[in-house]
Amino acid sequence: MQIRFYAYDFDYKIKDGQTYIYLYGKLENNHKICVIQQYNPYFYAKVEDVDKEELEKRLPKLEVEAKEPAKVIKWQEIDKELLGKKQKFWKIEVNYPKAVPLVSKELESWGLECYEKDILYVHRYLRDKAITPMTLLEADGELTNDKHMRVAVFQADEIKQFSKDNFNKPKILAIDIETYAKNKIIDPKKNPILMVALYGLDEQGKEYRKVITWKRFSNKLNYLEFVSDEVEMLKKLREIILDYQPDIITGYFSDGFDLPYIKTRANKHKIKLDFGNDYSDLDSGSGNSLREGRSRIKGILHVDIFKFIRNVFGKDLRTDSYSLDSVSEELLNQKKDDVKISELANTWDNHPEKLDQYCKYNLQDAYLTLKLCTKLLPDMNEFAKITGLPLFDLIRMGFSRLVENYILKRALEYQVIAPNKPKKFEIEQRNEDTYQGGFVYEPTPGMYKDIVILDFKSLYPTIITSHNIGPESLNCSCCKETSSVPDHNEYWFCTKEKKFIPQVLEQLILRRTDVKRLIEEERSKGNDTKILEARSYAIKTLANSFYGYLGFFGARWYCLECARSTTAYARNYIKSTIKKAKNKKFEVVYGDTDSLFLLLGEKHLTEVKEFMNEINFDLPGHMELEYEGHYPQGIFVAIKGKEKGAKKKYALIDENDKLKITGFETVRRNWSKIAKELQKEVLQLVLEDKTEEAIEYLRETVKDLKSGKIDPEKLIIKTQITKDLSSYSSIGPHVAVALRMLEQNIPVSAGTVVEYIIAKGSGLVRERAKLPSEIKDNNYDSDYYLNHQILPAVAEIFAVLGYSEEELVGESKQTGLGNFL
DNA sequence: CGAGCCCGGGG
DNA sequence: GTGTACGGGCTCG
Repeated sequence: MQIRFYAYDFDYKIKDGQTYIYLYGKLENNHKICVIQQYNPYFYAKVEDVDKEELEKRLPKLEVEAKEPAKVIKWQEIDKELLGKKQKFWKIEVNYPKAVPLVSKELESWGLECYEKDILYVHRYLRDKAITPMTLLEADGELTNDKHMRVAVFQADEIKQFSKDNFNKPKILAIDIETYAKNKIIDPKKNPILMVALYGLDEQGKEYRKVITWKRFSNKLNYLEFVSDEVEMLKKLREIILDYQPDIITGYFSDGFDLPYIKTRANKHKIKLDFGNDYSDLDSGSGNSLREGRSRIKGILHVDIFKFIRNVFGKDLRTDSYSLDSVSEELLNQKKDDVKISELANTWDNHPEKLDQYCKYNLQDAYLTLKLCTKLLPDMNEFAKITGLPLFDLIRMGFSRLVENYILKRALEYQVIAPNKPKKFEIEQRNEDTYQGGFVYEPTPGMYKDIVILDFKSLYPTIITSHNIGPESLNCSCCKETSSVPDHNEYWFCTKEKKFIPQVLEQLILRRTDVKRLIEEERSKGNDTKILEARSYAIKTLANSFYGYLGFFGARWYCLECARSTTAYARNYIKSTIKKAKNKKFEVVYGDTDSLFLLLGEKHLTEVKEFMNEINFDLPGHMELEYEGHYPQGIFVAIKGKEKGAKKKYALIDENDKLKITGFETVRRNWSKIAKELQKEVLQLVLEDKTEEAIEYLRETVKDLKSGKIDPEKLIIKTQITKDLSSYSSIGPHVAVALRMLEQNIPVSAGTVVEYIIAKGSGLVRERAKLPSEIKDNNYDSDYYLNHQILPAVAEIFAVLGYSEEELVGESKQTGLGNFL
């Protein structure tokens, strides 16, 4: 029989000594299914200059000792291209995935070169079969009566792509927990989960809302359900998930927090969380370290939407912070509930009647997470289509790995074999390789009006394709002397034949052009272009990452010369464009790699456009200079203590009074609240031409600071203890405070976030670092806060306005403040 | 100045 | 799971 289904989660199992791929998904009628198919893992061995007869004899007898002996099943000779050279390889199939590293290692000890021995089995299968996750597939085979699965199992003889139709109506369940965290100590072994919020969206668009908690209080929340204790709450959670049967479970930082936390609590209470479609447990790695795990439920796609935003999507957001609050504000125009989460533990213990605000807050977080997931699903789907990777994996990857997987997919069509990943010593060598990056035009510190930004559209990708830059075309014998790279006469790239890397990149660029044309078409017909826009975005992002990939030490297709040449060409283009702009009497205030900032001055915008046209006329290939935008005002600051303008550090205000801040680093928790608030406010005021108010604001802040009026809460600096206290060789302020906490019988362990305030006195910072509770009569060190928090946050901004650091600081070291203040 | 350590997201 | 991020800033020594 034949079925069609969308596959969204992948796994493999060994059955009767054979390897099967497991594709979990959904039929078009919304029934869940698991489709399995036998497929052998394999790798390649190079057989040039190898005694093949001898090898023929040895391979069948080979058996590497392991729990399950690793064996070779069959082999086949095949012509492949390795870094531009056609060579003979044997494709060697083995009995199970983990046999690949075992057998290949053995063969390497015989002196053979082995390739593609670390390609994940699932990825290999998907690429070989040209099966795209999240799209409609067709399978021929039979249903089996597998009783070990929660869903129907279909054994396929053949699976193929049916269409590229998206799986766009998945059933999604967002999950968010609130935990008991007194003094900000997050410890899943000790502290219980207090409430769990679930926000679902089914295939018909119907929503589901639920908050479960285990302390009763009177309320009017219709989604709230009480249970007797944490154990019952976890059991209820299990029940709901099994009953709801979502395709996707999503959370915000749920890889690093919610799911491992739930897992740890469940383990403690000996509760099974067998959500998996094969009855397997929620897998949160070892479960102990919350930091960088990944949580998996077999057959349900776990999307930690934070990961996708941090790794991929966030790079194009204005916000510097990837907190749920800032990301939601920017993408959804909605915020988290404004609730003091630090008071939850206290409210739980002493004022349960006030818990309803936390339940609302909890549900709102789940709601925002769900919204982010549905909003970004088209984008994630498009990345899945281009790279062919399972969604689970791709959202957890950085750009380099995404690029590499895209290249690996294309490599199959070109009969190209992947070079091996570098080994440790090779990585070390590569890490020592350096090359010059983009050209940054040093700004003159100052405030500027009417800034126009122009930038080269996809500069690096268009340089790579226009100049055929790649490891296979580097210094070819056929093109010596014909053209060489600017600043690097020792490099040239083939001009006769497009090679693999620039070719697959060019395919991306051409595809994007197609997609963009399609967007215009659909738009003119009044159709929705969301998916096409997501596709265009994914292609652009991937294309832009090729250059970085070529210079990335972990890359299979690493090519230092290529990376060097790409930036060398880029510097050449931007410099000559700046020069031409100056010739046209434009004032250039800044430029970075692919952009130039012009002052409009007395000129009209049409003159800018004319200038762009002239530039574009001379550019090769797909290269193009574009208009990015107009900003009424911007500020460029100087390098600390110098006259020179700092590169990559400026703030602009757009026509809607929205700040675009680059390079100002104050979102971290080891900056005090007072410094963070001050910096943002000062930037905003200054760029709105309210310098007087900005100075006034600073003056007030400093005055309050000096007179001890600042709420010590705003002076708290937070630093985490990350290991056993005795193993610190360098005693920083946070370690010193932690040691004193121990003396006071306050528990401190790895994971504790130490809060401290710097108090008056002398000596090292750590000798004056006090617990907030040790601060009496606001005896904080206002000089420290002035010199290490307040001034560093705003000095460079005021310096631009003519108030140099010396003026600002003045005699502050003795008297606290200069005359100016 | 280099080495060592911590930042992010989450309560 | 055919595994284990990354790049940058601050303080101490």
